Amino acid sequence: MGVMERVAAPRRKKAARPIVVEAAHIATDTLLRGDCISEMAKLPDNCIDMIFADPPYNLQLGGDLFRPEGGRVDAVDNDWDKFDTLGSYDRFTKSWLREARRILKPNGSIWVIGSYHNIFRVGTALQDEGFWILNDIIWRKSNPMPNFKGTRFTNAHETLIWASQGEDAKYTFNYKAMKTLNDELQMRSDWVLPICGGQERLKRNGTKAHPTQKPEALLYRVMLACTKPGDVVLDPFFGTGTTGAVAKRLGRKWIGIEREDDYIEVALERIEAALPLDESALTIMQTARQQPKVAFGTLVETGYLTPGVLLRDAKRRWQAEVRADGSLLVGTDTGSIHKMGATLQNAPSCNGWTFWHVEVEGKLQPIDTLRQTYLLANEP
Amino acid sequence: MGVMERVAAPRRKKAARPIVVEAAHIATDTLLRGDCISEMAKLPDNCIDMIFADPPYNLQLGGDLFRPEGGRVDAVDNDWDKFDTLGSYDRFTKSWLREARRILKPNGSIWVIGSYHNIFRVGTALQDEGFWILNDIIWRKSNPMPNFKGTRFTNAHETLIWASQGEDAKYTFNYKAMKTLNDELQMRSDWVLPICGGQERLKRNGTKAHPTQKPEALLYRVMLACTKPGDVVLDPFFGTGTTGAVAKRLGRKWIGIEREDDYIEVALERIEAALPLDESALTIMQTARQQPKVAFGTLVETGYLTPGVLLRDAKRRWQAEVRADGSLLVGTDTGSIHKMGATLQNAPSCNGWTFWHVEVEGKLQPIDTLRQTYLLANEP
DNA sequence: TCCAAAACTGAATCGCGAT
DNA sequence: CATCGCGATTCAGTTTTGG
Repeated sequence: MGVMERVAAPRRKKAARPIVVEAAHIATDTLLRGDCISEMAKLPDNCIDMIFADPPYNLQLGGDLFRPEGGRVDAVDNDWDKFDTLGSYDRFTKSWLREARRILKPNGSIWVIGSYHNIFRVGTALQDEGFWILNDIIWRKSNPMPNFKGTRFTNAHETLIWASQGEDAKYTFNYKAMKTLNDELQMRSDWVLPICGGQERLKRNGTKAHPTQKPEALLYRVMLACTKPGDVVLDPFFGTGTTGAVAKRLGRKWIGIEREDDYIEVALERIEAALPLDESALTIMQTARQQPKVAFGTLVETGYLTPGVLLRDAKRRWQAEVRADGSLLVGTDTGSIHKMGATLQNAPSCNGWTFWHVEVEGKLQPIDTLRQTYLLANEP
Repeated sequence: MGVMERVAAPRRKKAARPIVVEAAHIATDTLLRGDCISEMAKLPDNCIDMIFADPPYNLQLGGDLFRPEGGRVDAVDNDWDKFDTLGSYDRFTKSWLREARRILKPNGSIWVIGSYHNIFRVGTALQDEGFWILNDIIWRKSNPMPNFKGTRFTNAHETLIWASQGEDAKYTFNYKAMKTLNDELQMRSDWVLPICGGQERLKRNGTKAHPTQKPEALLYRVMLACTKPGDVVLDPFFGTGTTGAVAKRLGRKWIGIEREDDYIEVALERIEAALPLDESALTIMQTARQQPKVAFGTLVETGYLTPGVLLRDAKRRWQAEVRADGSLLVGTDTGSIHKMGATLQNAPSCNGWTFWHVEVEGKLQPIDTLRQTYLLANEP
């Protein structure tokens, strides 16, 4: 099998799934003790909304099962050892990604974090398995460990990959919440966050409980961006349970998989102590897309606008008359608020809600404010 | 052939090389016209000190993309960026990397730049061919193009991989120069630099000469870090010759390979005109752009403020609840700290950092002090 | 000539639901 | 599955235009 076949891995097409996917009932807010691949294998198809994975880079932690049977070569030969290592790591990665893909809902998404040691293997495997990369995100550490020897650049970041089930798959992205979190600017692909230390860093007998504990702030942003309250989040490499703790805090359900008893003990204790936020604090800014739609005609029907009223653009270059059916009349031409705005500007499209204005006490006000007023008055 | 064989590509062992490598005499400061693989094939073994490569990214763009105000994005739609499958892109990548590895000196190093579309394929291929990754470097763009549709995170960075010939290979790294360039702090793996625009951006007949011209500041830092004066730098995807121009300015020799006549013409003219750097240009290249400020949401994510906490103004006239996304809730109205402060005071604008306070031991403290605390704890 | 406002630009995998 | 209509969506910076 060559490169072509490798890339031709079975790809999940939207149409190949049932239109209505009934989520199987699964136990949530629970930790599964065992190997991530065999534990994922026990879960039904399409039951997870988001996966967050922090896989090991070191094959001693996860790869023994994947070493070729009897293929042990001369240990003196470094090249063969490397060959063994990269190949094993790739097979390990593909195996757990394949299970992850099966249990992830069609509109779910996956996050994987890694460093330059493994992230290129992971990214390639994600693409080969049919996942569709949406962004790569750089976690820029504000206080990284210096490079003591001075032989390279200070390794001051880690990379996360965010991917959907496929090119045409939908996915959850709370755009407005991210924009709000970033002082009203679009959230970028580089995130500046401190490493996990101080009180947050879990200790056991005075030493770090886990070598690569991730900061809760990182999971907080991931989960706030890509899940809704009540969603099920799976972490197949649970470690000390940062994913579980943040999920509980943010009102998401969680499933963790971990096989080291020491980590499990610390994780359960930690999550037990985590305090969930109350509902009003969990509410996030919604995009206009997520709000109920109001047709322009509704404003006319309900008397917010009277047929015959004149609308104007912001610069008073054009005017249009509102008709009883919610269409606009410009000269002899008629159409929707959007179509007429586009036609007049000779543009491919136009948002009529912000283009057209109505005169109130001598001042022009976009008709979108009328819609907001209507929504406020008519929403539960 | 599976993953195992794929990884077993012929690899060059250090011991298989002569201890003393006599550099073959090659023509430098020259542009080779043609395909990068066949032109590299004409060069002798072990003749290049550093390779900088900016290969096609294999973007897979859909139809036209329009900006909110109506303009059309001038996308990369060149034939040189089109590949049929991931498999054919991988084969192309491995082919040019194999030649690159052959002509690179044992103690040379290679840089490759890419985005999430291709960089994981490139990184995997580098490792499979036997290169040893030293760092991945993040070019954080200070002025990236926004995500116009609000569907993902703003794609605000590109990734560079820096690799040596192997785990035990030596390589050039001018540690002190990098530290000096970075105000006596170790140079980190994330570099903030603006994209190439303004006067630097080369034009032909009023339009950009190349769709993906790289900024000279990026090459300046790469070359200053990893080459010595007189070293030979090869760029197999020369484009409009940024690598050549910077090499000339820094007293390095250069070889470029390019097959498009239009680019060649522009590149030669540009390099001809390139002068040794003057002080002002040096300052621009060395000065890191101002880091982004701390967003209010970051304080929420990192636990400096908990969602649900109440903020008050200095005179306790109003109060607001902090929500999970860093927005404030006052009555039924929501918005950023600045917007809500302005709304309540009926003012055109408001500095939320000084307007809002949090109660600590019975006393009100402006939230700006929390920001100061955060900065003190997390500055690099 | 100068200043302010408007227009333009950058490696982009950029909507969604009804018919 | 393609087509169509509704209507949501942008940041930092440079260059051009207009007064």
